[in-house]
Amino acid sequence: MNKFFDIYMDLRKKIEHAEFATGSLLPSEKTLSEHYHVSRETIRKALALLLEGGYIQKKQGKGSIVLDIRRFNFPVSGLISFKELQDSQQIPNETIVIKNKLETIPDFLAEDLKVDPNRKVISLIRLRKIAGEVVIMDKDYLFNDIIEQIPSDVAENSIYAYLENELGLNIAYAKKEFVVEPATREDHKLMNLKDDTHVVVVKSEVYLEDTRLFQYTESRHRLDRFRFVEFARRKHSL
Amino acid sequence: MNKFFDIYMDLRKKIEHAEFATGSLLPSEKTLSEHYHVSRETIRKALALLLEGGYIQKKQGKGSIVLDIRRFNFPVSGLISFKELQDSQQIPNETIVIKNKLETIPDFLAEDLKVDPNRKVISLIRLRKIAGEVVIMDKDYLFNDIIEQIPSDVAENSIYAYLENELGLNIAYAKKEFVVEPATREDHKLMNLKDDTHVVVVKSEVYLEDTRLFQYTESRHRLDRFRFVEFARRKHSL
DNA sequence: CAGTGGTCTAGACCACTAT
DNA sequence: TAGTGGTCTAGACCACTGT
Repeated sequence: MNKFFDIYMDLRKKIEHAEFATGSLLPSEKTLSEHYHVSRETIRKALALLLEGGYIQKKQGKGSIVLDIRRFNFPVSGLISFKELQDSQQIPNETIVIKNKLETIPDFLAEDLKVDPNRKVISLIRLRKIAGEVVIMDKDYLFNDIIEQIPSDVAENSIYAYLENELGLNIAYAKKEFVVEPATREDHKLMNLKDDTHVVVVKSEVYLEDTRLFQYTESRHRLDRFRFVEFARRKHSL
Repeated sequence: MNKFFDIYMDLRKKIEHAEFATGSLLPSEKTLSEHYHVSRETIRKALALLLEGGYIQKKQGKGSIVLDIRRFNFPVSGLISFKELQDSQQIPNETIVIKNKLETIPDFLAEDLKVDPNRKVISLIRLRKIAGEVVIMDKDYLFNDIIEQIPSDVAENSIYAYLENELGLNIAYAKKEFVVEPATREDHKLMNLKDDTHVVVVKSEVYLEDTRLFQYTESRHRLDRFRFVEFARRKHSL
């Protein structure tokens, strides 16, 4: 659809397939604009995506240097669901739905999120098995006035795909907070925690395109299986 | 210098000072371009920065909605140093330099980073005190063929400011990895770990604008004081 | 329908890097 | 000095939102 996105995908593919060698320079923006028969600004939009993703580094007066993509293996940042993440990395996984019912939002949560304490939520608890072991417990709260229900086969797979493709809801952005908390009795009961005293908790508030908050999630990870990787750029001048 | 950056800063200030109310719409891009006497594309670059920072949400056909910035208190992501972070949040802090000497790169690190095992590095160990307690230990390795030495007063303050302002080196990007590891004897000796069995470790590979790797850092955090917040956008279509 | 943001263009000038 | 990326413009057309 978009020219710049297609060009981004094409260049990315060529970098991943080593058609453009690590450390070498990409063709100049002028050359690329002639090759793809588009204006230079359109090329620059494609390059901006490569830059953001850690595929290239630009230098004024010099060119666009191809980075070693293997070095940035699994940049697992951004807003992506468990199902999408596992699928993209081709890791065998299984989801067990422990709970899926309608209830009033818990008091602590209504207070934290500053929403009406009488609002109804769909409360989900799902265990994530990787290589046969339960290493993640996800506790989701979805506002019932936005999402009527989650069919159980959806809960076992991708909720995000269901919301986006079936309900036409567009997920836009999230605030994510990473902390370490003492393991609860529930953590010990549902996960194989061994002697661990703590779990890593990723708390997410997820919003739709129209800025409505529709989901709060606590993803509770066993310490030794938690890993988060991100590619970050330095923002000069604030 | 840049028009779009100045406009970004101006709009951001107005959002932070509630001159544009949360939930309301920003003036249209056309209106803004007339107000600032610039082209629409320049306005769009400014808005792209606001979008990335979680200040607004755009909607085609509608406008740019101002988000509740208080809800995204401390988006502590990106590539920022301890000193910059603490200063920006006005938290009283103190750095104690435990080690600052030239040595050959440790074997495990040369292997991980795939660099010559004979290269020399400046090896730093610094303790970070917050509210009187040592809660973070930073272990830095800076390549000596890029950085000759780190004066001790610099190690106590901002290394990044020294590199950028004194040495003229431009820090560009980093790969950051978050994991939880068992606490070492050294962790227990240097930090107030109490009964903790683990620490959160943030491993960073930091690169310059010319794509040279110049720093590897392990930032070791006490579990109960670790917190990482990020604002993430959903990237539709891969 | 008018107004909004999303994409794209062709051209200009500037700042930086090489040689 | 020639070639690169960085910024900016004025205009065009499209897709989407509201009334």
